[in-house]
Amino acid sequence: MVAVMCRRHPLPPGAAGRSGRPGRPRSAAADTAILEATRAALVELGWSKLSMGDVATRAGVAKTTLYRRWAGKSELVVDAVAVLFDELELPDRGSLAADVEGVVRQFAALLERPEAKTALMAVVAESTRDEPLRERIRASIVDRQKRLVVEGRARAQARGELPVTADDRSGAAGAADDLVFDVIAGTVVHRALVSGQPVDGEWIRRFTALLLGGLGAAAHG
Amino acid sequence: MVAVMCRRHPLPPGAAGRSGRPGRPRSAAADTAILEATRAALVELGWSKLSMGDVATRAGVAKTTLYRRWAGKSELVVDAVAVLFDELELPDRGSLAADVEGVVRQFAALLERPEAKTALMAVVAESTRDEPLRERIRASIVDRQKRLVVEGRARAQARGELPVTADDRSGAAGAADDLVFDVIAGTVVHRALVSGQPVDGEWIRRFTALLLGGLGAAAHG
DNA sequence: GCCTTTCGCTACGCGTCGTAGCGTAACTGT
DNA sequence: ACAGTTACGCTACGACGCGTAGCGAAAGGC
Repeated sequence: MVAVMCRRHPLPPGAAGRSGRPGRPRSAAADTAILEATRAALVELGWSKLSMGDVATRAGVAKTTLYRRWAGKSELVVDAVAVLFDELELPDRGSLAADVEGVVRQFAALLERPEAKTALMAVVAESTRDEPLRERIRASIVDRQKRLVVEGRARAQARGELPVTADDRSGAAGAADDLVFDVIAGTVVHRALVSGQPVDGEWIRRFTALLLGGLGAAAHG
Repeated sequence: MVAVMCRRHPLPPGAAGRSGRPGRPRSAAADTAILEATRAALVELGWSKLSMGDVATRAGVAKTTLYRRWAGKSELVVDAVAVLFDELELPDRGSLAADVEGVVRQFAALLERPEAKTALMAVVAESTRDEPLRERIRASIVDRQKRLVVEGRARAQARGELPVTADDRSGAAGAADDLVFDVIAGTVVHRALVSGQPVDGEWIRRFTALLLGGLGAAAHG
């Protein structure tokens, strides 16, 4: 909730959620109602037919209140769906292969939810011409999930499944983690939303085998 | 050009480009002018601010003519950018690694063009709620590029870099090719448009090494 | 009680959408 | 040459979403 406040529209950057400010405080209830209404509207209407006025009506809020907090549709939707991606987790399943398969399965399930897939692709499309929006997406959605890769690698190294390289010790393993992250997220998104084919157990096993084979080969050579 | 005709809006499906039809034929010049105007508008305005009326004006065509041929913005843009993706090719560079690096480099260069990236993401987002549109995208853009994977694999097998499996001989290698296609296309798109980081030589080498390591491990195990 | 900020509400100008109607142009068959 | 058919340019239209302005009322700090 605190993190959400600093993503708002005007609100002089210095004094955000502080309660020492004079005047009527912003309604936190309206916040949650608006974001929930946005997700509901995304499910029913999708991105293109979603309108700010409709969201305001669903949330029981005036349209002007929406524009006081968010600059536009893109910013609103980013905040509305960001919480969905934070639900991803990495339970320890005993092996790197099982961990990867588990997180891929979760991500695929998330991408089956209509509000997640229509919103994700739409805001990314919008961000190709809007650098601040791209930064917002990365900060609120994408980069937060890199924790899964970092933790998965650390576990695999602790198990002895992956070697500890000089980069790891010097803290410069970011490039390798970024690559793995792009491979996993990109491949699953492309399979589910572009190719439009099912991300089922059979495919997940094949993909995981390919990825782990690559990581293993990189470790040896 | 013939393939383009069958992607049009009304035009009784049976009698498409045939010249034996009575009445005034559709202007082919208008076709190319409209598609070129669409690409120009995408460069200047991006997807969200592109309007049908603007495209019509740029093309020197009445707005009604646009709607006589395309059902909406999405269908028009798919046709307008499809030709860009057909420019991808796979020159023989002597090794599988060099071939992969070459095609990744080309794809990354294509994704730097504003009309390509804004259009691709936007129509995919739209297609999450429009199954016919998704089919159109696959037929006009995505599936056409799988030829690059098929040809790359065939060359690698001819060089002895990859083994010829039973699936290849029975013609059932589609699943493996589909996986490699999703990995390459998805990863590059995610790197360029979501992570927003450069697809430079260093990254391409790392990614290619990972992928080829995975393919090699799958061959041995 | 005074000040400040937010809230709901109404109303507005603007632009885009997608379609209808009309007269005209282009091409095919007899 | 003539009728039949189809595409074209043009205009006009109702509907809708956008983003903002202005107002009085509500809710907090000092």
